[in-house]
Amino acid sequence: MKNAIHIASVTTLPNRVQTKCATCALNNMCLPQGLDEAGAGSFDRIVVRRRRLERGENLFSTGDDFKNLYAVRFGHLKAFRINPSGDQQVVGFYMPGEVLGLDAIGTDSHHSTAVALEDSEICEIPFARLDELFGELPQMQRHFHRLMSKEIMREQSAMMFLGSMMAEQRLALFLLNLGKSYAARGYSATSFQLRMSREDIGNYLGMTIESVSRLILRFKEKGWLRVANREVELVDRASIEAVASGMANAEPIASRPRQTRARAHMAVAA
Amino acid sequence: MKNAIHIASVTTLPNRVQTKCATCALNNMCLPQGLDEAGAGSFDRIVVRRRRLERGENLFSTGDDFKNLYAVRFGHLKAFRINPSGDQQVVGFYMPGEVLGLDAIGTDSHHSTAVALEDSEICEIPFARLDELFGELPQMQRHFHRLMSKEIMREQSAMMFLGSMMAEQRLALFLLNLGKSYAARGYSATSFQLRMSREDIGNYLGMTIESVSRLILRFKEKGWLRVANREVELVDRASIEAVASGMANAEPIASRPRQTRARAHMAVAA
DNA sequence: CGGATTCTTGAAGTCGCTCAACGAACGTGG
DNA sequence: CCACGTTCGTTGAGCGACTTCAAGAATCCG
Repeated sequence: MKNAIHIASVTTLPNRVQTKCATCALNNMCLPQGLDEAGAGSFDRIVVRRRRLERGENLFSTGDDFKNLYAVRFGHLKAFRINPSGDQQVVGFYMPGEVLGLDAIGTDSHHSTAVALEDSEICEIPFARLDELFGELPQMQRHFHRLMSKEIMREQSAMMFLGSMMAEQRLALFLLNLGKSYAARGYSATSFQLRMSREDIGNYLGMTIESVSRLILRFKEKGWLRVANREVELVDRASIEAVASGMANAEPIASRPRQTRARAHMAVAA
Repeated sequence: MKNAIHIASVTTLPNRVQTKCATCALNNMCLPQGLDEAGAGSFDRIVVRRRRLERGENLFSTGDDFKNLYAVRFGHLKAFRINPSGDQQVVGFYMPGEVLGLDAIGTDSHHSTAVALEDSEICEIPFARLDELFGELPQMQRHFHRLMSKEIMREQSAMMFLGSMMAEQRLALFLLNLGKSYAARGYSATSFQLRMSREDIGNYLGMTIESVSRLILRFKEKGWLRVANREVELVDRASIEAVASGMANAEPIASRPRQTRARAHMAVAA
């Protein structure tokens, strides 16, 4: 039994569209990417409102009717599903400029729950209206397809590390990917704050919170990173990358430091 | 080191468009789903050719330029990625009526490799043309969005079992899902042939081939299914479903039959 | 029929989990 | 500001679920 599902009413602020997409710092990675001025105007008109979420508040829940897509304006969210045993499985973290809800288009209802990891603000995009807009703005449509496609790729990558990588590799990859995402947003790729709990990280990576803790400790002891609570600094990216790519033989979590086994069991393909 | 990547030139038959989508048995689950006659005609014109693949032949490979989507006409394919260590990770199996290549739209190049599990035939759909068609056929566009969305859901489900389910549950779920897919195509949900090797199953499910073998043996011993090579019959679906949903406490693979532990560690959420 | 691949079965080993206890950070209110 | 409970994170010991390693048995296929 992991976290109980946090159910909270959504705080809806007055529809203060005080900022337009055209002037949003994220417009080059968000949905209206690549639109001309007229297009951006059309798009602005359908984004009816921006919503503020408190930490722990749900943006949407499993079973909700699908009406909107949501773009993160600031803050961080996670999406999770409940597996048949009732356990939670985190299926993704979302940061500013990213779009949530794409998985609900297929069935007109949400199959995952999205919750704010910190106080956040999101832009609500009525999908029916967006759909109409595609006819007018083929470039936006194309971008939308790319967006969905990338979401598929992202999930495939997750399958990859869940299915065929050691815990150490998974964590290394996770940290590097986080860094890349921040870099793409103009922040440091090596120094950032984890917005999610160890529990969420572990859940996402298919391991326990204890394993996360121990792995972080080991990375720290090796001098690869510095950590203070949720503040992380990747000091030795090369080594972390080596582990992530399996170049360095990954070590198990409960390493008995005395005997250095020559591990060869997951041989590298030709 | 898993399977080496099978590189083979693609056998291109003369463009015999001997069958139109309108008369295809799969048209209600494939891309042109829900099109009227005129729409189906337009669509038919852009599906330039049908291609035959021999077992083991690649439809596309990692790194290939993205030009087409592919719909399975008959046969079965698998898609896999190579993880940073060089190992293969199967990210999906595809049966008639399903569409491959959606993950390549985002970057204009394929990040996975698709290979035929048996002699198969696929319909090649030039994406640029399809894109143009969306303007004319908004219903098709909508269906396409649903298709991509479902692919995201499918991957999320995979993450779920890879990340938070026991081996026994994963296999049970896999078999049930296969059955459902066949049922949706008018075949038996309980009696079918596995088109993929144990190795592929294990890889997809994040376990070894030996574990797959042992689990199948156990299901057989419990009388839940009958197996002869790749021929499977789900005899006791209720029990398999109970295991898949975690209702029955899943048993470990190397079960010591003498001591029946009362497992309570993965408690069911409220 | 051979030879190669695929699958099964057994025994031993290990990666990461469970269980448990402690410590640190964070709010909240006094 | 400091007690206070609560959530979150760390650390240790033991063990369990699955893997690895190693043969052997079927099955496929030319």
